[in-house]
Amino acid sequence: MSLPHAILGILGYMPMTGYDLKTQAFDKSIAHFWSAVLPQIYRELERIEEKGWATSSIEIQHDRPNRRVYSITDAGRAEFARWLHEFQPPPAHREAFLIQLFFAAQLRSDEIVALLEGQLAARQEQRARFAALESAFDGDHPREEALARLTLDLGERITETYIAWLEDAIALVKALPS
Amino acid sequence: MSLPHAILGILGYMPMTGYDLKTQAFDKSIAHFWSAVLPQIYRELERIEEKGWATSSIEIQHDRPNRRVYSITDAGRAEFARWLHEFQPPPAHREAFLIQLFFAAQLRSDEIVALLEGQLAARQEQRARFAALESAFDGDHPREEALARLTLDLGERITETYIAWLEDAIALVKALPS
DNA sequence: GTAATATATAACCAGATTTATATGTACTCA
DNA sequence: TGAGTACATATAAATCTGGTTATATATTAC
Repeated sequence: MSLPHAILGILGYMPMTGYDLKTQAFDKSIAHFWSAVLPQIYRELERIEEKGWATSSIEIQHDRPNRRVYSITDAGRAEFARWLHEFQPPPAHREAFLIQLFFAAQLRSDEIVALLEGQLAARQEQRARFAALESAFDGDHPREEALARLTLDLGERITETYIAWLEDAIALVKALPS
Repeated sequence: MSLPHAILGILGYMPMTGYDLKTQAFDKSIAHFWSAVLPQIYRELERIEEKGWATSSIEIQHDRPNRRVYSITDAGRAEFARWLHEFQPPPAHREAFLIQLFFAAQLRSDEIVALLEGQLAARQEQRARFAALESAFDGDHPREEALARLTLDLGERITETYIAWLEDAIALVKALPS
């Protein structure tokens, strides 16, 4: 329900191919709150075109395969503007590791600690990835930049919350009577 | 991939019907980290039985419709124990509201603030729901209880993180030049 | 010659959600 | 008394969304 609008949001800035959307937009700026794989993006672009929210044209290239470039239409802009005001309910939290933890009483404490440490390592990597993104701001569009920074900031805060919780959880489980 | 294991985890404590799983387990203790709707649970129970991880039998009732009660098998316990040690990668963060915020530069600041306030209200309700759950601990199984509390605690911390971030974001957007 | 990069798409599968349907009891409101 | 509604219980069908795998072509780099 939101992927088409993420795509419209990007096309609002400039026309793009599916490949560009994936490599330049999804994998770079917005991966931390919405990800999509290539076939998904291409399929969605077809649907967007069917609905008249974008048009596409082939751009001939001689050094590389031809590209199909999508441009947003007025109808697409209108749809996006409408959607921008719609309330989006917070997504359900669904995390397999928490099922494990919830039912981990049958494990020895050191096994539970191992689970927690695996998660801690993953979250620390995530923190490092956020730190690497930090630098990529151009400074030319302060309003856009402030909002982009906000979404990044949330991702970082959540990651820190996980790390602190995992550290506390490890200490707690170590102190648990078996 | 995890729903069957959540079900096995519950059946490990006692035999249950699909309806019980939904109303007693999913909607109560574990809704804050894994949710499922009724048809999904019934379908999954069929698959679990096909794989030999549980058996079912009809329990005749006279005041209400008959119930199909599922019991975990040794193979089911073995599968669950095996799965308990498997690393579960953190799920991708996918939140429609963050797409809105990221692309909200075209909105007036007061419109952005309205979006943020909608999310704030939703997260405050979530906090209230967590507070209501707090009390439901029996105290008979300290190990199980400690782990259940841990999962609840994470949910609460994440909710607080959102609330603090939303409050900061509102202040920031209000101060933004248009 | 092999790998990597750029580009596009088809086919399929898995998981989650919505909607509908069925049946029996109990309760409520007019 | 009868009509509607809620609760307990189970399942089917359809749909949507996301993800995996494979395939195809062209160029450049190693």
